[in-house]
Amino acid sequence: MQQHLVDDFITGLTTVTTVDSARELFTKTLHCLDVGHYAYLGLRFRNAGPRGKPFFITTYPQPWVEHYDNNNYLQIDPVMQDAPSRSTPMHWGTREHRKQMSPRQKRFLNEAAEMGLCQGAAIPIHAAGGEFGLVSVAVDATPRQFDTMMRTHQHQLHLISLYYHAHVAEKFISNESPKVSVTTRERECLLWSALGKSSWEISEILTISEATVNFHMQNAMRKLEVYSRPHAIVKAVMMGIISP
Amino acid sequence: MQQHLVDDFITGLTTVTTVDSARELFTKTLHCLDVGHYAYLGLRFRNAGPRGKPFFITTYPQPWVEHYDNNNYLQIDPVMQDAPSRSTPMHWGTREHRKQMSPRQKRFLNEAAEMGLCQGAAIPIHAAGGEFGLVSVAVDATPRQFDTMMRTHQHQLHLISLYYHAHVAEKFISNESPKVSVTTRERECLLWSALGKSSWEISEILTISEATVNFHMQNAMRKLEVYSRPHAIVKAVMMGIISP
DNA sequence: TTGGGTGCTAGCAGAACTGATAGGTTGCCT
DNA sequence: AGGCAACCTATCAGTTCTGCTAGCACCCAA
Repeated sequence: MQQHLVDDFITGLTTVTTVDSARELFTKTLHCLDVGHYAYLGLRFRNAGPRGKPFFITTYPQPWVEHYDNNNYLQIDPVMQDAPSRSTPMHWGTREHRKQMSPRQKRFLNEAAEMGLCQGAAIPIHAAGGEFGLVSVAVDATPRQFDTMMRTHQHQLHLISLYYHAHVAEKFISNESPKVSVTTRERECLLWSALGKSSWEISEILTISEATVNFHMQNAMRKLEVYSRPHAIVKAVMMGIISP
Repeated sequence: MQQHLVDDFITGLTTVTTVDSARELFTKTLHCLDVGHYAYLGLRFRNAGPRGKPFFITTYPQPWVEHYDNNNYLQIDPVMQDAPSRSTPMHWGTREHRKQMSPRQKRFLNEAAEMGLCQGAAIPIHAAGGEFGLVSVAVDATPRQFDTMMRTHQHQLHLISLYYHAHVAEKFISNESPKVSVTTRERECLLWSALGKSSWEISEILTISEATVNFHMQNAMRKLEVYSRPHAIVKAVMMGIISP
């Protein structure tokens, strides 16, 4: 196992300044690991909010990407179905993996194989603040070759993907600054509300009047630019203001 | 870099059946990496809910653990402050790390050093479902020794911690089964409410009456065993029913 | 010491939500 | 066909939340 590859990548990341140069470094490093094609998908960045635009780059064949988009394969792709709920890498397109697939998914995998994407590995990445990333690599190889390749390279692939995502997420986040400063009382009210308490109950807990609790919730909602408690709480959790 | 150590650990995990035997394997493997003391903290397991009891094991010296507890050092410990918001490993107790510490934190680090916990590494682990784990290792060594050790062992330590947490989390989760089955409409109502829509707005979106939206929210709340929308949404997000 | 800013406290009308009740549709089993 | 369960649709009284207004305490700078 070439440890220097991982270390060089990490060192390299500290020197790059743009998202593009980070991508180049990532592509070059994966190339050293004999990865033919890869796709990186960054979702749910902390301040991207609900339904935030995903961050997506790929070296998959262009025809396949278009075919994938046109047929809305995001809904079928077994990797997209399973990976987000996993914490460790998974292999797809292998004999065992195919066994558990539905007919539609088998068709999907066959179509991918025709494009030279026979099998591969998917690395789910869960980072701080609920950020999620996914690195999927594909190779055109025999099962035996793939097996050997994973045995020698999987851990490096894993680490490199992890650090890459952490770096991209950081860059992505640093650009947006929420700057919402809620007061102590406001945060307390948000938290108790998130835990199911009504205004009256919160007033008893904090020993203030119900009207005051409502006032604090008002201000919290105004600061968060929302117009209902449910939304305020969701946004507060998203932004790390409260963690129930 | 001894790849076999990581692979053996992963293989070993698939054979263990109890949480205790997993811990033993973990301890033994870390011992091979010259780790003197370690602590593992598992928090926020998916179904543990708000304020869930943490899962904690450690080989730190007993006097230190007691001293830590008695003085409520959880609030001061710089590792506990920083690690959860990081996505990659960090080193603590080093010269650079100490520079950024407050006087109280410096005192804390000095007390730790007196117990033989001079410096170490902390590995934050973010897994599926918002689970969070932290592996902190400490060594009684010179800065130079520590540096060498990290250069050769950090990646293995990282991978081993990752797989260990994933395994423990899975065991931890499988024991509790939420078994809450919300219907399509209920899920839709929860999601739109989480995005700030009122009952009337949701009724327009789904082209049903406002009363019907309220009814679906009712049922969702009953199934989730809560008595307000904010709480229902928080719980639904926690349980992975909706992801705004 | 005086003014301005910030945060906490509080009350009230109108809109939104909670909880209970009931009819209608679909699909499944007998 | 009939019975049954699950789900969706809808209504209404009582409670809670939203939006607005206003006073009070504290800190800090002029």
